[in-house]
Amino acid sequence: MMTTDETLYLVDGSSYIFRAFFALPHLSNSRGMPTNAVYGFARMLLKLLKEAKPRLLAVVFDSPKRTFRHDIAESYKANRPEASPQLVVQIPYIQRLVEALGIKKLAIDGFEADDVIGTLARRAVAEHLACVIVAGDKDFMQLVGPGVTLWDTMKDRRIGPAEVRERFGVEPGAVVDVLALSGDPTDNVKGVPGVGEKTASLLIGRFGSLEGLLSQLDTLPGLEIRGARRLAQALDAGRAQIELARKLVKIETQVPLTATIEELRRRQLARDALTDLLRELEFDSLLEELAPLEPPEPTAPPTAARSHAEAAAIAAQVCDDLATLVGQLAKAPRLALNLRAGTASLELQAESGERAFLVELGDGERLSPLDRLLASDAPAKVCHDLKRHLRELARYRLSLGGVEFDTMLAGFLIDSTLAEPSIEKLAARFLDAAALRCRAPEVRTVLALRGVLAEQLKEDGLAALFGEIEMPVARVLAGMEACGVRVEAETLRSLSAEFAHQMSVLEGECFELAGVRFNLNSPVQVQEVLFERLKLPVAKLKRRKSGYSTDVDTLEKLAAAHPLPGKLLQYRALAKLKSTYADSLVRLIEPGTGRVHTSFHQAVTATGRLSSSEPNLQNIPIRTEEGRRIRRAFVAREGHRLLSADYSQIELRVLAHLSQDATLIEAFVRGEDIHVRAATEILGIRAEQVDSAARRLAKVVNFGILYGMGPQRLARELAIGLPQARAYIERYFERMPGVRAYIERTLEQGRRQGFVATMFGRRRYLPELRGPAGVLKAQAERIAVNTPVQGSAAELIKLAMVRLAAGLERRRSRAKLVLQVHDELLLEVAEDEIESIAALVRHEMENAAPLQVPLRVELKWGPNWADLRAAGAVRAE
DNA sequence: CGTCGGTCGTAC
DNA sequence: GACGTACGACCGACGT
Repeated sequence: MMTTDETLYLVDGSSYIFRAFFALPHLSNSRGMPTNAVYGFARMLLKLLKEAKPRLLAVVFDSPKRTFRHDIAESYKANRPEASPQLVVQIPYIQRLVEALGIKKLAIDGFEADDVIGTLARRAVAEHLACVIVAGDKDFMQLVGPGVTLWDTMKDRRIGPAEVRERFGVEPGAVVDVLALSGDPTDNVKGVPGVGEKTASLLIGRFGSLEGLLSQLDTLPGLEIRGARRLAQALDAGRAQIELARKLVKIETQVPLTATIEELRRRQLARDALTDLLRELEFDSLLEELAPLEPPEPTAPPTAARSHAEAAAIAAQVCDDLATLVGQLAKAPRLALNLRAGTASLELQAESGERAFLVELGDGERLSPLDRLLASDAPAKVCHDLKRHLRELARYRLSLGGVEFDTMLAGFLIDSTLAEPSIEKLAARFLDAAALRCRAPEVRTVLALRGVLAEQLKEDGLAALFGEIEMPVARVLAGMEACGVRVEAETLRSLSAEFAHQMSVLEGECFELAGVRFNLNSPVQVQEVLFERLKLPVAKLKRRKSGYSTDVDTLEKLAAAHPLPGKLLQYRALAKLKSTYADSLVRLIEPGTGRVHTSFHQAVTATGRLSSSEPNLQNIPIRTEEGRRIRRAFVAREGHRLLSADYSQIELRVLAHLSQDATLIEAFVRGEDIHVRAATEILGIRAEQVDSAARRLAKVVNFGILYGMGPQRLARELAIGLPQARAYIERYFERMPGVRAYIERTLEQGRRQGFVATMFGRRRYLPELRGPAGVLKAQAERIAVNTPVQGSAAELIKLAMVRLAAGLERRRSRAKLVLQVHDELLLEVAEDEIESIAALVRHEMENAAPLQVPLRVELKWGPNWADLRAAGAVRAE
């Protein structure tokens, strides 16, 4: 009798043969027979047998004969080259292998493997079995549904309805429609020209199905889709083609099959046949691995989840008696924990304890003893990536207190070339081979790493930076990510539509001017049009590997010669706003809450700045009016305001502090406008004589110093002569000799020690400083000067964030930190709190650390991130 | 058919 | 030869 927890595994044999053949390098036995495809296939089966221990299993092959699809369309798969003889000779061996392993193989005349698999999958569901299709082809996504999932063993990716929705933006049932529209070039199935997977997903997602789309084509031009009118035309013209494509891509689920599912039960190994076969192939290593793999006993009970956990081969003991476990662990002085990514299970290991334990998270009630253990300050906790732990545990309503050590943050502080280092990476670098017991649970490694890394932090003088800044800031960031920021989807959608319209107008104008249609987004095609077709002057233009550049600078120069470059610039600006900001951002808005939750990364940048991704909220436009319209979509929730606090000139203040330059310090202490002051020094004029051009010049020089700008660049930036630029830089250093001395000191130190350091001791190793003069060394020197400045500024704002978060908690304020943009903090504050919170923010930011110069903060607030009014006189605290 | 380098552009 | 730190969209070449 069949039970409901049985799972039928169906392997797409034919495609695995091809994938193995192409993926693996040439391999042959001593008689010269190629064996790479057999080897790859065997590896796949081995993985399957070991990890899933399937009892019901079939390997399905394509029919060698014509299939019904060839009858529908002669062109079907007509693009496929004749199979290589190198591959063909291997096929019989693969079949023998499958046989010898006691696995049923199937091939049905007139049908492809897909159809047989589809039919069996449907049948399995009807018989209350689960079904896993072992394949990598996206076509199978149409079969996903209750009880049916995909498993791509080569990428070790499992695909359920959620993954299908993510990939195609439609329900699995509608995947066929998407494929019919976009076509499938590998099978020579033509879709609608100009419609790729993206457009097809978008259309089907919008209209629900092909029928829906084709019956409402007239409504298409009204939607915010680029080239909607042309698209509607193409779809209308392609109706017959779409119908045909649909028949070709749809997997048949009614193949006449005589085999029953029970016949797919795995049989005993044919030992002798297997041994002979592997000897002939000379796969000795496989012989050892495959031989013990008898089919599992029919009574073996493992559920899918449990067998998967076991497959992870971890020596942690799965623990159900939480109360006892917690009682035991609570006595330990130190406790390491490690959330296994994506499995909702937590490894725990007491420092004193022998073994690790594994707790399956999930149901809330049961976890309460664990919650107390995790929340309490004792025992001290160790983990790898505190922010991730805080956020994931919060999803199970678990809090985490008393965390003294994050191995990821420590590893990164010790060596910033290890961006977001994995446990494995750190172990390889910091633990000796004896301590590296393979297959030990990661939590053990984390515990071992703590000791070594803590020692190294102390030795490098990084303990305070780690304990007082990096550890606490991780917790602040977790709170910010969880809170998110509200973004109005409607605003972005209407902006997107408006940009699309303007772009299509510009596109038409560009085609007109060029006399040819081309892809405005393609630098290569733009290049052809500008320099070959229109023969615009190329003298003194930037060159790229692929020819002449088409970047902003170049197009601006060319704008004098022809109207096209100007139009292109306008188009580019809109395309950037639409794709990167409007369209991408809107997809990341949480549907229920209207909020966007970025990820902040604390262990990525070489200087110690934060970074932000998915989406990056640290590069939202601000400079142009069109850009500010994007920013306007970032709003405060009902009854609240966004409060923005900007450090004024923080990097130049840090430079003043580090360099101790008397002039810079004096200017900041007196509260002068630093660019005006620089202008008076460089140009030798009085402050009253500094006009806007003079100030702008000085501003460029000021920033240039921070980045190690050379005279060439300055000359280009300011459109002045090279000697003039040299003179300005020379004058700057003459008037601010402390800066020059500081730069020289820093380089000398860098050469001597092999690294430069920030105010709080963060190191950046720059071996190139000792190398031969050249491009690399020059670049290292610029980095050496910039890093202490940029990095120290990053430390100051992190410190302010930690203090501010503590201050908000102390006051029991509802105000939330929502974003950090390097020198700006953005908070969401209830209207009635705004003045008092503004004062707190100012206090914590301006007093982050005592420097030789005052730190100043500009406060603004408003309903959105674009329309902010300067606060009146908000006094600190 | 995905991956990845190249190019471009946004922020501080 | 290029001004520091990031992230990400798009294109097109590459070997799948």
